[in-house]
Amino acid sequence: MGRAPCCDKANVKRGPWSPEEDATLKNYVEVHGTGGNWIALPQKAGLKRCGKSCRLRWLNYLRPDIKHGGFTEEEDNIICTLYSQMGSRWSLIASQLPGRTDNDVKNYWNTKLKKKLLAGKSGFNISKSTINNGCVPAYTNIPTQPAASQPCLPYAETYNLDYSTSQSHISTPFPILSDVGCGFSVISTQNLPLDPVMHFSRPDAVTHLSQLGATLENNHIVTSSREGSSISDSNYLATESKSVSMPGNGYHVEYTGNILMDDQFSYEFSYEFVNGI
DNA sequence: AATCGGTTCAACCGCCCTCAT
DNA sequence: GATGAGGGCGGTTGAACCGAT
Repeated sequence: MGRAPCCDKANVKRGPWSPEEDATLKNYVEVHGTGGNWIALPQKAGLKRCGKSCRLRWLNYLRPDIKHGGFTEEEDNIICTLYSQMGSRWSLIASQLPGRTDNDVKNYWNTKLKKKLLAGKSGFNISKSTINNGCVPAYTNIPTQPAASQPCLPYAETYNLDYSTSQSHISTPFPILSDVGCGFSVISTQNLPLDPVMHFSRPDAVTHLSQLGATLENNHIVTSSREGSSISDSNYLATESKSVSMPGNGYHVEYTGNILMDDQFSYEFSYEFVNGI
């Protein structure tokens, strides 16, 4: 046997909370706490609400440390940085923003921030101040979508990213993956940091260069098969392409690494990887 | 003043993982 | 080990709001 049913769904009130209900819940939690059991709380507090509804109301609205009102530019930067790293993990993103809830962040992203970023990308220019905040890299040369006549080919958009101002860690450079749609490549034009931990939209899949068969030598990302690679151009130390199967994740990474003499590197990932298929 | 379309955001839904039974 | 509720989370909905006409 499991536990008892959480609530009688036929006899609970739904919809917007009244000021009286808010006051009842707030007073009860401030005096008694949640007791670690939201399902039992409404009956104890004298509310005709489902425990889950009480929990949501408390966490998203009634908590004393909730910050109401507009988001600051700094918060914008944090949100877009973290979204670029891990996608729609709203609770994790919200945990980095004191006083903000996952619901707040999610709503803000969906209604304002996404449009703001898309508007910025469409112009191919990000303001200097934004770049200096280390959040959104400077996107240039964004190509158009591939021709309809070649839909079966993996497609890589190219973003030239400028880390020359404030990037001290490589954890922020990636574009908003849900907006990219299918594949991307990244080209860095400065010395790479010593801690090449890379974050993608699926951080559970690839979090370190070693998982792509790459290591760091003298501030250069070097692939494990460097010695066997061909030198295709005087600027290139090595060029290679390889496929990596990610155990347990059921998808496949197409990876191309270029190690350049002037501290540039690039990766290309297939549509399947970027979209987590 | 009325209407309409777009936007916002609180609340709900449904899924997944954990854990008590 | 199996079952099923509790808790947490991301996605979606819809009422309220707002501005344009």
